[in-house]
Amino acid sequence: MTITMHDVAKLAGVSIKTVSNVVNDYQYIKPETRARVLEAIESLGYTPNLSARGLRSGRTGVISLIIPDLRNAYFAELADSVMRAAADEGLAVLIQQVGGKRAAEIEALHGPRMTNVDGILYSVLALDESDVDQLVIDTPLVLLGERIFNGPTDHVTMHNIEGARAATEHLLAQGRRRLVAFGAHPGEVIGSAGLRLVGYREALEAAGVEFDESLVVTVGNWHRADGAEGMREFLAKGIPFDGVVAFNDSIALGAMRVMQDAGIRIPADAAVIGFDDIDETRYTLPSLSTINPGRDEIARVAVQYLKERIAGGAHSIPPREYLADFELIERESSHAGG
Amino acid sequence: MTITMHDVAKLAGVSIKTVSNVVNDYQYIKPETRARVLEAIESLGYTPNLSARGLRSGRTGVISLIIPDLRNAYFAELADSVMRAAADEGLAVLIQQVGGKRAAEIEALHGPRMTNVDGILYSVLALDESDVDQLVIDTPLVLLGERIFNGPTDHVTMHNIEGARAATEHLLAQGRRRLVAFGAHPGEVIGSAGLRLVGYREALEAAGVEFDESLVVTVGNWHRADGAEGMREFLAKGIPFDGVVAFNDSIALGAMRVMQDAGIRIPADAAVIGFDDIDETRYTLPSLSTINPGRDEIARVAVQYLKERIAGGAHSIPPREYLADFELIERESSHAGG
DNA sequence: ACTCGGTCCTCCAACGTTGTAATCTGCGAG
DNA sequence: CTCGCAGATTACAACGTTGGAGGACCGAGT
Repeated sequence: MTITMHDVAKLAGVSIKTVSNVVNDYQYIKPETRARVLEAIESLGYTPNLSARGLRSGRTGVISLIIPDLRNAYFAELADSVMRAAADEGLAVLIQQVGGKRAAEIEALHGPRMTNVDGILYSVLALDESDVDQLVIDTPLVLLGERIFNGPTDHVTMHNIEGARAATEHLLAQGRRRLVAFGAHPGEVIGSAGLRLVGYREALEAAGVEFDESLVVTVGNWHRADGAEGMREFLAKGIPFDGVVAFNDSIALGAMRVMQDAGIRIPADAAVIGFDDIDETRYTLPSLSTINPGRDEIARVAVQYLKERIAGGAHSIPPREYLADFELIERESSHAGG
Repeated sequence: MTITMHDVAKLAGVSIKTVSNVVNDYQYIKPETRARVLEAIESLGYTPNLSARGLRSGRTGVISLIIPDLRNAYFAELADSVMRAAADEGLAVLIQQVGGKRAAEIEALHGPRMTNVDGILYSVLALDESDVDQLVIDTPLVLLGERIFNGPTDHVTMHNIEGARAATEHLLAQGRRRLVAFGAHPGEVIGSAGLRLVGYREALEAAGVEFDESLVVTVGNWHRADGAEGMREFLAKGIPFDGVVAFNDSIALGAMRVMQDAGIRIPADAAVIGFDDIDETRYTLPSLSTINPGRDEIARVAVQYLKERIAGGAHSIPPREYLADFELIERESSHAGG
C-alpha cells in the first residue's frame, strides 16, 4: 500500500541505499542516476517514512516547544516566531501546553514524547532554580524566559531589568511620581515578575523617588482577567497614583479597561505602559505603550542554539546565555502631557 | 546509553514481549508479573521509543493541526482547544502554520511530515471545492472551517449562516437599518466570508430592509490591521451607517479603533458585533458583542471523529458533517439604546 | 603494467518496537 | 488419567530507513 524506498529503487533500477543517498543529498551520485531516482520518487509520490528514519538515525526533525498556554497572546506569538524560525531550519514543532503546572512541566521534560523529538525549547514557568536537576536530560534543551539562570543548559531571554527600568523611566520622565508596579509575584526573585520589579525600583531610585510598597500590586496569573481583577481590587483601596508599569500587556489591557470604567482617563489621569508588544496593543483605545522584548530574535537564536546542540551533542559545549535587545514602544497610553 | 525494553526485560526476568504487553495494557498478565515489570521500568526510567513504535505499529500518537497563523487569536484559541481535546485522548499535536498559502497547504497535506502523523485536522483557508482531489489521502483527515463542503472527509464547523443571521437580527432589533457587512471576500461563495454574507442578507430580507451593496466592505485578511484599514477606507467614502456586522472579531476590533478615532461613539452612533468570541473581546472598550462559534465543541468533535477514523481506517465510514451550536453574546458594543 | 585515489554504487546489519503464532502451565470436565 | 481450554508468556519476524564497509570502475601518475 504505502510506497517505500524499495519501490522507488526498483523503478529506478538502483539499490535502496542509492535512493536513500539521493534523498539525503549524498555528494557522490551521478547526475543521471540522481535524475532517474528523483523521477521515480515523483512518479510514485514517494515520501520518506519519518518514523523509520527517526528510529535508524535518531533524528526526527521535530522539536518540542513547552509553553504554559496558547491562549495567552504572548505565548501564541512566541510560538509563531519559534515555528517560523524552526521552519527555516527544516524543523517541525510539537507544542506542549503545560498550563504553568509543575507536574506537567516535569512530565513534558521527561515523558516518552521526548524520545520522539530532537530537542526541546522550554519556556519555564513553574520550575525554579531549585529544580535544576530536572533539566539534566540527554535531549538537547534550550531555556526561554526567566526563573532559571546559570542552569546546565543554554538560555535565551530578554533584558528584563533594563526593560522594566526603561519603561519606568519613561513614565518618570513625564513627571509621574506615583507609579503602580502592576503584576508582582510576592517572594519571587528570579522570575520575570521579580526581575521587572527590580528594574522598576532601580528606576525609582535613580530618579530619587521613594519606593512605596502600597503601589506594588500582585497579579497571580498574567491573563487579562487577572489584570482586570487586580486593578479592581487596587482601585478599591483608593490609593492615589498617576501611572502604571504593568509587567505584561495582557494584564495592562485588563487593568486599562477597569480604570476606564472607573472614569480614569488614560494617559491624562494615569499613564500605562506594558510589556511584550503583543499585536493587539496597537489597536486598543488608547493604544498601549510597551516594551518589545525582541521575540523574533529570541526565537531565532533559541532555534539556532538548539540546532547546534542537536548537531554537536547536548553537552558538547558549555551552557550559553543570550539576552535579546529590547525596544521601548511609545504609544497613546503614555503620551507625555496626554 | 538509552534504555530499551531489553534492559527492562532483563531486569524483570521476562521477555521483551511481556514488557511490551505490560506497556500496552494487554489483559492477560499476572498482576505479579505486571508489578515486577512496572518496577523495572520505574527504576530504569524507561520510556518507549515512539519512532520504533510508530514504525512497527503505524501509530505515532501525534496528529497534525494545519492552520493559517497562530498570531490570529481565533486560531491560537482553536489550537488551544484542539490541544486540550487531543491531550484528553492521549494525542500530541504538531501544528503546521501555512499562512493561508495554497502551496503550503497542499505541501502540508502531502509532505513527508504526514507519514509521521496518525491523522490531520485541517483548517481550510486557501483551497476550495475545486481542490477536492487534494483531500484524497490515506491519512485520516478531518476538515475544520468552511470552503469545502461535501468533500470526501469528515467536516466539523459552525452554523455560519445562522450565526451571521442572528448577529444581524440582533442589530436590526434595535432599529438599526444601515448595517455594514464588514469583511466580505468578493466572489467567495462557500467560505466563511461568503456564508456570513448570506446570513447577513437573509436577516435583512426577513426584516424587509433593502440590501445596499455600498455597505458591503471587503477586508482581505482577517487580521486587526486589515480591519483598521478597511474601516479607514470605508469612512473616507462618507457613507452613512449605524451598525457593523463584522465577520470576525479581529477585524471588528481594528475597525472599532478607527471608528473611535473618527469620533463615532459605539454603540450610540453605531453598534458593532463580531464573530468568534476571542478572549479579548471581553476587555476592549467597549466590550465587543460577538458570536461564540462553539470552538471547544468543534475541537472535541473533530478530535473524536479523527480518532474514530484512525481506529477504523480513513475511509471506513462515509464522510460526516457536524455543525456546532453557536451563541450570541451581547456586550457593550451593541447595547440597545446605548 | 601496476598502483592509487576519487567516484559511484551496493550489501548487510541494525535501530526498538509490536503482530502473529506458537508454547507452556494449570485446572476442571469427561 | 487424558483432553480441552483459558490464562500467561515467549520466539521470531518485520516495519522502512541509514551507517558502515566494501566493491567496481576509471583516469592519472609511476
